[in-house]
Amino acid sequence: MGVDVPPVTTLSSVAGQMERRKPGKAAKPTIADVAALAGVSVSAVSKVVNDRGGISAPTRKRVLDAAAKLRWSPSATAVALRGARTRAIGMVAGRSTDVLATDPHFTLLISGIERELAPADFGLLLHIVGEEPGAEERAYRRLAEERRVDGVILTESRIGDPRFELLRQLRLPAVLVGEPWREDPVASVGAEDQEAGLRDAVRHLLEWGHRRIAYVSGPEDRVHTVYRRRVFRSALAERGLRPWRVLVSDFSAQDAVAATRELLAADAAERPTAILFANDTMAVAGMNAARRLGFDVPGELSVLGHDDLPLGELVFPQLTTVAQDVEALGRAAAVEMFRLLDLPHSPPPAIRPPTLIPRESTGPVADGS
Amino acid sequence: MGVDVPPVTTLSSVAGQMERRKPGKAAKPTIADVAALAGVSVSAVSKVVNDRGGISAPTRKRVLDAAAKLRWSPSATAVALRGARTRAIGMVAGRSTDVLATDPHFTLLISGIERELAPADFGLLLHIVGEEPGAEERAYRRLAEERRVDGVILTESRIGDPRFELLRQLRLPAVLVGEPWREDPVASVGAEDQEAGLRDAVRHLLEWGHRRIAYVSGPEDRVHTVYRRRVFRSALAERGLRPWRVLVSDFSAQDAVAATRELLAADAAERPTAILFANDTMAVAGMNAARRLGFDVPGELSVLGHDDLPLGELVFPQLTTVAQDVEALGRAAAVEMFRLLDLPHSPPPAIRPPTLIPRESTGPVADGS
DNA sequence: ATGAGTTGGTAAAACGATATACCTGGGCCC
DNA sequence: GGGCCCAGGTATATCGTTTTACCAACTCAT
Repeated sequence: MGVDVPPVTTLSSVAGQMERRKPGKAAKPTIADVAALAGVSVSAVSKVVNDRGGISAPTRKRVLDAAAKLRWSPSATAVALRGARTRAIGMVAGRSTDVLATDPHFTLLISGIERELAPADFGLLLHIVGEEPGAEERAYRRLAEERRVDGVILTESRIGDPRFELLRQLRLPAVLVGEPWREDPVASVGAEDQEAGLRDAVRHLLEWGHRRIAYVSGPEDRVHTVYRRRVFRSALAERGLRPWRVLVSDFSAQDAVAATRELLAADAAERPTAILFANDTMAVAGMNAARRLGFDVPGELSVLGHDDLPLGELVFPQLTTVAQDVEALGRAAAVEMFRLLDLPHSPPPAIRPPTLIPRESTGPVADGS
Repeated sequence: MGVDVPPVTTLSSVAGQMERRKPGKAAKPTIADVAALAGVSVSAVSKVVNDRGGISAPTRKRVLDAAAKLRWSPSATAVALRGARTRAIGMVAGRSTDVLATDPHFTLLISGIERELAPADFGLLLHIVGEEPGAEERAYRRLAEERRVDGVILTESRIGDPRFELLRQLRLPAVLVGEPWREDPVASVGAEDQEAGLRDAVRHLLEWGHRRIAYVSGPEDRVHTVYRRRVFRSALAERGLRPWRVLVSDFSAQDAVAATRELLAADAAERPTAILFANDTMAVAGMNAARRLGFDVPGELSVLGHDDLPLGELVFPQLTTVAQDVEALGRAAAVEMFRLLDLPHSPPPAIRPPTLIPRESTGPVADGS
């Protein structure tokens, strides 16, 4: 209804004209059908659609018209088989459904990647595997052995990440979103000044008089966990301070609640006056845990998140957080992949550095503290 | 590091043995390489990997060993070209990035779909297109014309949805997640008793004495908007009541805030004592809007969401909501797709009906009201 | 008139699998 | 021993493109 397509008979009548198909079995048009309709050879059609020149303008037009009339596009599988190029990029998410559901990071990234992929007529082949060990490796292996994709985009690099070596052996071009660990041999994309957001966040707290600042970090094996802890430390060191406490979490809301309870269980003089969480979901969970314990936010405790999820604006009080330009990261990763594949590509997008978004969950330190 | 793969020389030395390739250009193994290594014909290998019988046990083992040694799997593109089956399912998300970021519905669905797809060695080709008119149609068209997928899974059916007719013309098998509009010709999956959740939600409010219940629904063109409004009405009618007010939204947080403000601007006697929102994100936004206006939740206003996002447990007060079994829906859609494609498939999973999850944002109606 | 270069095209060989049709040697029955 | 069947293969056409090599016809300089 309302979709502008000519009646189906157009297609089948033309196909019938060619009397190549068994009657009744209306098949999709092929390059040969187009060539026949345009009155030229198959290779002439191929030259036209691939802009390879050597075809006169009138012939070219005839071919294009015929293709449009039959609604023909080159079959992706045939092209892939012939050219060793699949026109598809793979992505494997090795995370539990739960984390995926709370954290739209992944979705935003995909959305950015697609922005670049779609105009180039590339597809994104997604695999969500659980966290079982080996599942991720199997997924990459299959992608490579079956030659389903031209390359893969990775996220969440870990320390000593085995994926890079695996992909090198599989000869699958790879682009990492985020910082690789030291000299890990992988192409990667990230903002110019990765550290800006967290550094500003710490300064923001310091300006408000906080001196006992705790950090609830992500899992130890994540590269960004280590980097961010380092930034946290050095930003405090600028004023001659040290982290009050640093706790490790698995990114889950439960861990955030547990960490918050532990931090707030101390005597008033030992209690942190501010907590930075590794992501917004944890920050919100922690903030509510604190309030349930009777602490006012931000009156008695300032809370800071990371990632600027929409969620942060919806809660009360609104969450102070660090915004990352996730969509641009996705686009940059796709562009970098095209570069690796020697394909034409747009200039890499500018990626905004992580930026502090001050909202309501942070405030001046309480008088007595 | 730590990944268990033999050194790369294994592969290239075997390839070299066959002296088929240009030196230096280490190519991926093909079925011919496997056949040569096993000392059989190409077709024998094909018969083994496709379980077509007629091959003795010892030969079969030799072939399997050779394939494992070369780390060979049939090339997906070659199989697709030959067999007209792509082993990939498509999915097109025609939503703004914003909505996608707040609402993990889509992610959960994908995760469920993948659970079925992965064991069958099918891939999921994802396209996120914006909301520009025509973008979605172009995406489906490309998927079909380039023969990239065997079928597509759809969500969010609209009234008079043009996609079904389009896909029929494109001859692309389709499965809809959710209810089709009336007699729309499309296979679909949904829970047995779709209406249970919302009906229970209304009863829950009625039991607590609420009589002025408002509903902030989704966009008018969504099928479930219409169905749910109908359920809302009929659940109230059971007690001889009528909806106090019904507002339409575009699913955005802004709309939720605006609707809440409008509903609460009325005189005390005209104000709703409870608001049902079409999804959790809106419910949270609305709840906080109410609190900023000075209304206690649930003391002066009960708030109900829909979908049971993890978010609902994180906010304060925790959100009463209706849980949907989204992952099972995804799995069911994949199974149904396999059925359409005449492929072996697991039995369709049981889909839990939508269920009321009572939490803190609903309570007894205030005395004065 | 001859040869070289250009233009606009054609024919046919890949690409990597699968499926069909055909072969071969042995066992079995009469 | 001839005919037949069957297990266990093999050879080859096919899927829909792209690309290489080639060719015919025409223009132009010699």
